[in-house]
Amino acid sequence: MTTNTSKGYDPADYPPFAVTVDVVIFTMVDGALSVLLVRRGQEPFAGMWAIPGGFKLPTESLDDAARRELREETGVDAASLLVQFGAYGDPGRDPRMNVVTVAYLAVLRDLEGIVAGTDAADAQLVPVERIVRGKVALAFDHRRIVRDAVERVRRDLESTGLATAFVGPTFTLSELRAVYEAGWEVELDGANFRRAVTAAAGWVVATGKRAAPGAEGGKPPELFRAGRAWKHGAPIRRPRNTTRGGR
Amino acid sequence: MTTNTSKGYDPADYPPFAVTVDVVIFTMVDGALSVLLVRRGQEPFAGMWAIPGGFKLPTESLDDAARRELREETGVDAASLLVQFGAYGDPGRDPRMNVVTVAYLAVLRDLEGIVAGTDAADAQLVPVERIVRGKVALAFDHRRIVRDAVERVRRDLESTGLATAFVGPTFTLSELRAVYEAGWEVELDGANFRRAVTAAAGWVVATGKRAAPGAEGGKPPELFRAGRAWKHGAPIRRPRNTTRGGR
DNA sequence: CCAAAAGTGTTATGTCTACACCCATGA
DNA sequence: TCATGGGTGTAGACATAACACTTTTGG
Repeated sequence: MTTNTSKGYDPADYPPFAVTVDVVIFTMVDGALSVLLVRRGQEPFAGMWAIPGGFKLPTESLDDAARRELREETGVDAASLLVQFGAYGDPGRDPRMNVVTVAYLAVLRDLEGIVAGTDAADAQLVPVERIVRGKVALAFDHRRIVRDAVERVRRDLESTGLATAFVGPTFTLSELRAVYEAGWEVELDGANFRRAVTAAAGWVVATGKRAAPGAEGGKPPELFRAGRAWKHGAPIRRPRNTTRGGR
Repeated sequence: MTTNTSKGYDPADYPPFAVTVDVVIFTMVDGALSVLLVRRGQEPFAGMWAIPGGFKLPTESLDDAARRELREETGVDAASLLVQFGAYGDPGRDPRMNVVTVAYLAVLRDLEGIVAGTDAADAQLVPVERIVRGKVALAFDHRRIVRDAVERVRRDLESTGLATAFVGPTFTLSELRAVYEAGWEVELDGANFRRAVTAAAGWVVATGKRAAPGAEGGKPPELFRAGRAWKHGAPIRRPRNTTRGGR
């Protein structure tokens, strides 16, 4: 067994890397789980679509760097939304130099407005399904990173309160249910969903108000807000034995 | 919204980092979840205990680097055992230079023999509880890394077949149950455990053989081996409402 | 009035838990 | 034979899923 950790400290002893932070920003667009892509302005992969990212500075932590990227790209400053889910450092992933990137995901709402205020050629929201199936070519190994991020979102829907980040500060249970249905590609019974979510103490809190019904009528739904128990367990379990794409 | 990713490519544009890979190696010692520590031979933190790690080479992937570290420290060459669980890059985490480390965990058995063949001053197996509680001082931010690794192991016990990596190629259900009990700090009913584990198709396979009873008698227990369904779900669920340290 | 969506009630089915009880061994 | 751990059976508590039914709206 080697007993020292072979960390030499002459700068000539270790190979230098650039360290970047990439952020996969999720939002829901027309009931589809979608990701923010930006067009690259520089080589390599200039003109291609990519997830936002940038170099980590020596004076900031990885979390800070991710937060800075998120703020620069969307104007949203919220460290609590960021989840680190992987590091990527395959040789050649950047054709010009050694780059290790640390990947984060964030879930935002109302992104459509922010993107609409930009030149459509520079930023877009794309359904994850199009990225996963390769309909949109991404720079670097970003397709793989997005795939891993989607997997992480699916799992976090089941084990944390991530779903409430997709909806507004107040929301109907139908809206919340739609998040799970889109993320997991299943259909959930509205009655059972309501019971499961409201039974979990501290998950959602009724505001006493009601939203307006949709254009086709219906009973005005109750409005809820997220409770304090934001990441302390699962509000509902992911169904198994489900055929992808609904039943 | 910023629309380019600001990845300049003049080498002067980006700050250089060293990238290392650290591996938290778990094993079970006398029913206690334990971690392999090695004594550092070099500055900084020379003489202190640390988890094994080393520099990533530009020609290898992060996974390969972790695999190499594991092999160098233990002689075990098994990529499938390695799980990447975090990246750490706080400024000043290495007092001499900018280092970002990518952390892996691995679960091994029979480590006691390997450690015993080493100078006891150079390597030891320490119960995680002693590290988490700060009874053993570790170099760098390795205490935090170990804490995160323990959390990950606890969750992976519930969602993957990680537990079988702690036991031998064949094992009794009592041995397997002890892994969960140590990892989760709970007591599990033997009868219900057997049903849950054997009911999950493909999880464990009876070999038809039996182990010898312990020194105090008892029925000779059946020997099982791990099934093919190694990471496709949970064999048993972690109990809630449990007082830490038994009931 | 009808369609649509929200929300409540009910029941069958499945899973989990606790614990009684039998089995095979060492001392 | 007794103590010890392995292994099976089983009844009640609890959770889940399916779906009938009521409520409240827009057209």
